[in-house]
Amino acid sequence: MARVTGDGTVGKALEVLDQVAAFGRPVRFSELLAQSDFPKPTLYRFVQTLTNQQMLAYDPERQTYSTGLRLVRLAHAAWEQSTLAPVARPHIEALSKAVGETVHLAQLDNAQVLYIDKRNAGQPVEMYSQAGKVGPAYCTGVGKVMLAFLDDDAAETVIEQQSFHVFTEHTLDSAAALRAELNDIRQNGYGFDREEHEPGIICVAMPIVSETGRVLGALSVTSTTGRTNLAGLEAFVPILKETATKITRDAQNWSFPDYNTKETTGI
Amino acid sequence: MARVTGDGTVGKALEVLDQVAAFGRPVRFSELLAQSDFPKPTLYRFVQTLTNQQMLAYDPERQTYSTGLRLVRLAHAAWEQSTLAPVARPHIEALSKAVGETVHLAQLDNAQVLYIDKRNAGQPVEMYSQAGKVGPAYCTGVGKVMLAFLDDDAAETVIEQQSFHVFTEHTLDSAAALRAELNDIRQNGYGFDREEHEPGIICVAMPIVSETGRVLGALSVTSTTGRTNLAGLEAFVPILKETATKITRDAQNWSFPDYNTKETTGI
DNA sequence: AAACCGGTTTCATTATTTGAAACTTGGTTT
DNA sequence: AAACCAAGTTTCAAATAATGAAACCGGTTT
Repeated sequence: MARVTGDGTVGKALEVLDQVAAFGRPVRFSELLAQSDFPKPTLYRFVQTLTNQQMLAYDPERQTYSTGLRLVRLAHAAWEQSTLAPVARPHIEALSKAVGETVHLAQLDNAQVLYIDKRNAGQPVEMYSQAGKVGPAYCTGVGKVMLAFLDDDAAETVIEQQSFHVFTEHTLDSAAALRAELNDIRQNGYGFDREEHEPGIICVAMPIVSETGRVLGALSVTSTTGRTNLAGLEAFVPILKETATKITRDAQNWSFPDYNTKETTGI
Repeated sequence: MARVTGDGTVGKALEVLDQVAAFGRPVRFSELLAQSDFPKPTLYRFVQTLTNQQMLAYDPERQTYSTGLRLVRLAHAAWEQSTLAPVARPHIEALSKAVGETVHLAQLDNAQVLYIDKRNAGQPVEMYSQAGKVGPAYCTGVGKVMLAFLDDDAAETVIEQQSFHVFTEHTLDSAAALRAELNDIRQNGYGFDREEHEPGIICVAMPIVSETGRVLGALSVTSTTGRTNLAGLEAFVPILKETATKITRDAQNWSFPDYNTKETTGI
């Protein structure tokens, strides 16, 4: 039942929006049409509507559409309102300054890692991430520590959705391997990325867990194999732990939507 | 004719989305209903749909809605795709490092300034702005320099939409005063914010203009009256100019939608 | 226990969306 | 310059989805 996208007209329009976003570059109408299930006039009207609404932007010169500025405005609201970022910001800043390395803050979004904030310190590691970017959960430090502290059935649901694409020779390539790793992480209280996503990139990650045990997010310190090693990163565990605790404390007052329980109005 | 929001069902749903975003905090259904034109079940279904679509997030515990994570994902695409930010990033970074003050990158979005990027350098000025945040055009450095280099009718259109709310004793409070200021700016090639938006906050701003004369955006160096003064900021003009030129150059290849011509698909 | 309140569902009516086909525009080929 | 083509746009009757008054539910208050 229930195609994921299926909420009437609005759902369809948003599907088109995603499609444009997925291109990652300005795109012509015909390109969209070519890979769309919608008939020409239908797609045409969606694109028109979205453009009117500034959810898309049209470049008349090149006759292309890209995602619109209204999204940037709206996302700012979302970022301030329903992410850990505003609460965590000062702590992340301090952490980044203290360790002199790149710090990431992430949350779980469906089965993916959504990077919520990032601080470049010292010489920046120019890499994939950036606020708003999504990444795989099974092969990133932040992803794994969040999975590790999810309750069992939620974790299982997420694990089943992982692609286990092999990025490097260290990438965990099966649910079994991942489950073993999650056990280790639960044991230690923190986890590593051992060049599992990008060669040469390693990190330590710490979950941010609420007092009731809910996983709020995770943070990590990232570096390169050229600059340090896992043992070196492990030295940051105490300050990471401390930072996570502070964030948890400050998040107490805040209310956050829970992205990882499917419904259940009541306990 | 044509209510601004009026593209059928999709337009109405997005109106609701804006409404939630405008609250700036998690909001109950009844709060939305109280200030909505939509009848109860209609609003209810919109909220449901948007929540299904992750454009809103529902907190079952507190029974509140906030803007959803899907927006953060989408906005990332928008930011990378249809703003100056990716092109400008390295230059802004360098500028910020060179001047040791906070740097802003902004674009015009309708009649408002949309902050696209920001670099805190040295001791950060903790202030309003942040990527995604919007601000008034008539009383910010970046806003004024962009208006100054718009073509006459486009500028006039934008000027008419300014509220001229008085924030400080230095705020320009009329279209006439603004037009005079814009003339000065056109003369000089750059502009200042003389504590017009926030007391104690001053900046120099430089427009980023394409080779064809189109206003792409603006950048600024911000400081406080405690640390420097307008003359001090003026010393940054050469490096600002240089940075703007580099951004223009790099933007050449790029294609950008034009947000300030009111294309109008039709009548 | 009756009235109340926020939230949710029903269902006949209404308005919107839908998409095959036709048309327009601008560029390319014969 | 006529014929052609592809991309984009408009038309309009049929199909569908949105609408909202009213009713319903589960909890709290009077």
